[in-house]
Amino acid sequence: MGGVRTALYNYLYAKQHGGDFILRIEDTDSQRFVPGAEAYIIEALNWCGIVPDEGVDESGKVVSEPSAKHPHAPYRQSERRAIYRAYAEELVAKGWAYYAFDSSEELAARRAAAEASGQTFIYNYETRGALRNSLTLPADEVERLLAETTDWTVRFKMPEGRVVAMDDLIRGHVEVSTSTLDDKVLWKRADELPTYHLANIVDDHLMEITEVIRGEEWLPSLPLHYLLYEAFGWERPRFAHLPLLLKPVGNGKLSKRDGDKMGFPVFPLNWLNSEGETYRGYREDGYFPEAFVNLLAFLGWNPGDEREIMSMQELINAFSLEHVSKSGAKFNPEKAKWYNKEYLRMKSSAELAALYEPILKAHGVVCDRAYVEKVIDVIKDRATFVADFWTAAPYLFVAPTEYVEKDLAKFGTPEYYAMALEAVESGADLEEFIRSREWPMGKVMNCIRLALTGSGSGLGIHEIISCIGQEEALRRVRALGEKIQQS
RNA sequence: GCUGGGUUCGUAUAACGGUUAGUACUCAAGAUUCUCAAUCUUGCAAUAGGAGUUCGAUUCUCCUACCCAGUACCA
Repeated sequence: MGGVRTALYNYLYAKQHGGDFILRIEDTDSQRFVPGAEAYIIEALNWCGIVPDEGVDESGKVVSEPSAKHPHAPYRQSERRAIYRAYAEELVAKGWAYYAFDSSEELAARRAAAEASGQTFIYNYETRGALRNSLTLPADEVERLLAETTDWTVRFKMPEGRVVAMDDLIRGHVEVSTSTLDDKVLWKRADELPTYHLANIVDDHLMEITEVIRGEEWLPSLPLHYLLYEAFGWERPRFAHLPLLLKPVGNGKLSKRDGDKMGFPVFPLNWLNSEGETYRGYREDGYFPEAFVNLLAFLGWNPGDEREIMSMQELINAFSLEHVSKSGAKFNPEKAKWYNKEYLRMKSSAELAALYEPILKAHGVVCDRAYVEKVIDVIKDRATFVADFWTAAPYLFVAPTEYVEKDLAKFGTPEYYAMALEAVESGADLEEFIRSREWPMGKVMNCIRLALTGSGSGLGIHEIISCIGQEEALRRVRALGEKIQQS
């Protein structure tokens, strides 16, 4: 959800300003490669109607070869390996970075040692002079290690005592002292891949990105990114850091497991992870993509007026970073359902019938489209999802086979039954008929409802009979009679 | 711990120095009805605390509290 919302805001911003929305796959962590994730992202965006202008071709594949429509290809960072090394070397040559030969084990040991004495180990201006890198080792030794070993990295040489003044489109002016920052790894010899920081800056520059709208978790690394643009001498894009999506109850950000615990999806589409666990998706849960997009847009943003139901086009027109809130938004599953209900109501019966038919088929019901539409007209207002059409009133398609015991005891008495039968047999207006006889309206009507639906609550009698017909209604009433006689 | 960010009804938010602090979801009550929903009406409910600036602070400044993020050869 969080990822889709970020993509949505980027998309809305781009479209509003006549820009292009580019999809780039940031897969520089070979350890964390997840099969199927890329196709999933594209399918999910596509379902939401967030279609990239660049990066993905008509068949839904990430583009690898540059073309007129996709001039910045390849769009997968793992296919851009060759690009990054030169930029990393450029930074070393300019004195903004250096080679580091400390092994992960060595660094882990230092962190552990520092932690044991209640301190935190930071690779920075204070410690790099005592570590194994091109700043401390003799030149010939550096040359040798560079040539003969493969586990070295290029680290950013974070300056000491500088204040980086930044502007965020959502948070305003932010200042950070570089002395609190560390020497981040930019490039790894082991897999010849950059880390996020280098790859992101290089690609944003190469792909002519003008606005970076991303999650708040990136705010702490914004100074590094500013410095990286400065080091390269590139014009930097504008930045906006979005508030996080929080758990509906308790503290903390929304996590994958919260959905299962609290009964709502956190994924746009069903997701099956490598451990074989399935996470529910909004699509499979029956949400309309328009509703999903709408509710996502309002998680941390509002149009400044009192509109709440907005189409993608309306969102594009109204979106503004100034109206994005600074604080995290607790997700409210109830409101999410409300959105879907609103969208369901706006849809035509024909449209809904097409969506309902597969469900009917699964229940073994075969009937014509006109009847399905008629039924939908009657039950539309009591549904949140298309699937509710069935659970709300299966009796519009199949006769009840059993009766709710409590209601049977209350309304299924021989006395009320006799009245119900007479009323329905008359074929006259039921209310008028019952009133003219001065019979108890509620009891007799509920007895009829019991016969028709199997329970004492549900749709109006008129509505039910207008669907199933007088003949079927009479048949069901007589079936109830048999049931009463048996017991 | 350190660094940064945040804090208006239960939730999402409006009010960008002057309002009886608005709206939506949820919840409650009433109306309606053959029941249940739906619908309509009404109601409950908030500026974290403390200093300051100001004629006047939800809004600006500072302090405290709490929440969140970052602190990886992850993104």
